[in-house]
Amino acid sequence: MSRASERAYNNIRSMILSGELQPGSQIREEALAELCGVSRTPVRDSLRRLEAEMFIRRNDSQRSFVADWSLDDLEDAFQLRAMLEAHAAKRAASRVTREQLGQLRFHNAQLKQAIDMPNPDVPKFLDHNRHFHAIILAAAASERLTNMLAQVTEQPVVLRTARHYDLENLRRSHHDHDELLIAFDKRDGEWAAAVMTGHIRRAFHAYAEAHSTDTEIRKSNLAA
Amino acid sequence: MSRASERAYNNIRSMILSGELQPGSQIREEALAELCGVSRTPVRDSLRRLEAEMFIRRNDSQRSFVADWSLDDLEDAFQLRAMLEAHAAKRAASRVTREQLGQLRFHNAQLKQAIDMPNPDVPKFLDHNRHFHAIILAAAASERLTNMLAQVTEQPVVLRTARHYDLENLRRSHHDHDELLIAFDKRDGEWAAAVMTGHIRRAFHAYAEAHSTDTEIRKSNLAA
DNA sequence: GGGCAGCTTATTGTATACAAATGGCATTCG
DNA sequence: CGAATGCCATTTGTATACAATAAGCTGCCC
Repeated sequence: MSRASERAYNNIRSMILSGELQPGSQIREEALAELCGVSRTPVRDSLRRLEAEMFIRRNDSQRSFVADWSLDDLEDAFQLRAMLEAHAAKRAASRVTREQLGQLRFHNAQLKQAIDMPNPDVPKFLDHNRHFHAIILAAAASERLTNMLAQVTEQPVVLRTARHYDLENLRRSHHDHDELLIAFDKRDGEWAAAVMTGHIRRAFHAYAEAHSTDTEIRKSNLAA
Repeated sequence: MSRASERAYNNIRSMILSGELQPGSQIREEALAELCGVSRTPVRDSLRRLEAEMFIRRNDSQRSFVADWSLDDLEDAFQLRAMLEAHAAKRAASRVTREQLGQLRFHNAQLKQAIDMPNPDVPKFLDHNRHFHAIILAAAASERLTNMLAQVTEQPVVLRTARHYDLENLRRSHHDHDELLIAFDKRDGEWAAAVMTGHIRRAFHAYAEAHSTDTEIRKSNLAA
């Protein structure tokens, strides 16, 4: 995507993720255009994309609003994500290359290192975690699957609540990865899928908890 | 979506589905704009949507081409579709209302009627079939799931090859639907999912066969 | 006082003009 | 003869002006 359009997309998206644009609030194309320093044209492109990704909803008369996620929506998204990631793991088990296995091991080691210290480096953990999952997706070798997963990852609660992961959770995540690696090594797609399912379900419950506190915060902000 | 934009989308989409726009051929925004009788703006919107739905691909320099599906692509799409439809069936089993069950029975009866006659009415069959699946999707009650399924149904071979369904296949489809109805009646999500998986897999093999002959035809056309 | 009609304003949709980028071709130089 | 380079044509990206539509408000009528 070209410069202006990409800038608009990234700007708007991160404003939603960060909560700068409040869930439920209306957004006008021209206002966003000014915020992003571009014209309405690329903004409209971005809004269409974000609508497809369900970050934005439109009412019957085409006005746009920042999506407001209920806990049910979140569970719905995670249910789909669990299914799709498990599918990816299964496919990856029979396709992953030695090189990819090496990369997976590398990122898993780094990610362990990030939390195995007095001062855990959560952003570093998340970064290597992201790479880990991306490699599995690449190994799964399905463009459609990749596109679909992109639609259900990175829910709006993500950025605000990354720090809500407790250490115990992160350690368990790393453990899951270890087990995935063994399953891949044995080319056992069923096992890989099962581990992945649990992995994502755990993530869901962490997010769900964060989402509740998040919603509480928003409510009290409104009250204030 | 508004008039011009919607017209452009439907026009372009059906031109792809019908093969009027040949797979692999480049498409230019202005040419489509003229064909649809609108300006480039709504055409661009449509192209973005169709790209997301993978009817259109873009090369590195943003030029658009009609997607050319390999058999592998088709199988990939059907694998995802089977998974998602099975998931929908599972969810539907525990949520379907009595009214929806009634509608499902109605469409299934109509669909049977369409092929239980000397001159089978395939379009009628397909129409009720579509309704049948739509109701299940509605019963599943997941907007995301609905969106995702829309992305993997109606592959470009569909319209050209609908007639390739043989009667035996259609009868088996109807039988699957019967079984789904029983599973729903018993609220057995696992059963419903299993039946649905088989149902879609069978469809895949029918399409795959059609796709091969389709590809052959295209090749001989090129040669001629 | 409540609700509806019509106007006014806000917001999105579409067309068009222009800018930027890409690809192809021809010419030239090694 | 082949490869590289610069120019021209084609195509897409962006901005802006204008059209269409929906929302909100005012004032009137009941």
